[in-house]
Amino acid sequence: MENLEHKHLAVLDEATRRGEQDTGNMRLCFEVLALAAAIDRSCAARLAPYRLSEGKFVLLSLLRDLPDGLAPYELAERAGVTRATVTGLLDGLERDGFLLRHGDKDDRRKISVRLTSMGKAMAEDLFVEHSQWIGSLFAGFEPREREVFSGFLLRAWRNVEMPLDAGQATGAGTSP
Amino acid sequence: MENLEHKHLAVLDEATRRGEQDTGNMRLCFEVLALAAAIDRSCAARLAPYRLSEGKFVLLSLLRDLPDGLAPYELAERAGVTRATVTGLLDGLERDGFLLRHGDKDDRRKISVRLTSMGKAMAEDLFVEHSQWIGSLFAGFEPREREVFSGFLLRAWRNVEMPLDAGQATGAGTSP
DNA sequence: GACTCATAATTAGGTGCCATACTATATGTC
DNA sequence: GACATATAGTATGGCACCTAATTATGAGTC
Repeated sequence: MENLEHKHLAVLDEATRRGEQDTGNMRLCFEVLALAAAIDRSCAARLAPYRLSEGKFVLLSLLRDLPDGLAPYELAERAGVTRATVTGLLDGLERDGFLLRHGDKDDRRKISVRLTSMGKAMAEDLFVEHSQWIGSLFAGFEPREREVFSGFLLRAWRNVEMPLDAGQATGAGTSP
Repeated sequence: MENLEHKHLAVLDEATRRGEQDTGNMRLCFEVLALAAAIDRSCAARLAPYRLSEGKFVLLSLLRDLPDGLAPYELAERAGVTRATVTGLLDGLERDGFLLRHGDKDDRRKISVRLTSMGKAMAEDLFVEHSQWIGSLFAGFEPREREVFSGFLLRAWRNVEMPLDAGQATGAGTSP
């Protein structure tokens, strides 16, 4: 019960109270969400002292080892966010001295984002540290267990991304 | 590779490129995060037509079957968010006609939040539909598989919430 | 060169979360 | 009654995401 979020407990309690079937499935779903939320909170706590969010960290990672930098639209594509979001993140990273925007010599619409020395050092140190931390979250799993776990995640992911037709456990087969 | 987010792919590629051990653990972590993100997006898509977010839906769920309503601080506790957050969510829900704020007859600091008829109908319909949808995400899992899956999630959750001391795969044992 | 269409980056406004501070009120003590 | 402390709800500002619109520029056609 410890690895559930308050809000999910409330929903789960209510489903249980009304004699809902399949609270086991709901609970499993909430456990996945609770784990992801816990990872996000821990990640934020680890990055906060460096004045970084996960989104900013991703941009720093993308810019490492690229002396010519990247354009904001390329950063947006690789990070999977909109160009508007990248503009905001770059504002903060530039303000804090991690990178600079440079005009493109051929195309005045374009800019090239490059890390500063401080940005490079930060990106390097944090990449190593962050990677190790991420890896540590799943320490203690045997290769076979990881394989089974990953298979479960993929199956669930497919249920989310590609819900089946009427043969599924939903009522009216509603879609987004 | 399909059930990973762009940003995680970038980090994973980089870790692979530099001959990192344990990319299997990182990948597993990113798969959990990708599944949670997919669930969140699908949830948002399902609630959007009703002008609801997940946070608002949780408040509606909490207020169901409570003719006397709840105070905002109680909603905050049960939903696991701050009172400031609840104020904002209630603003939107009141604006859209789902609920009303009522002054407390004894304590002028307090208000009691109660659903309107429309809010009650919405909460009832959505609760059933949403519960079924959540349950459907883990359809097809045998009880034994769910048990194993849940065990994996709990183990990983413990790694996040209660990291071990030096015997862990992290470098300098940094803490938040 | 004028015009149309496309692209790059930014701006504006919205949302949901947060922390902090503020205002109003309640409670307890003297 | 004055005062100190605590509580309830809100206001303010920040952040990271979004969509849509705007501005500036580039490319292609005539």
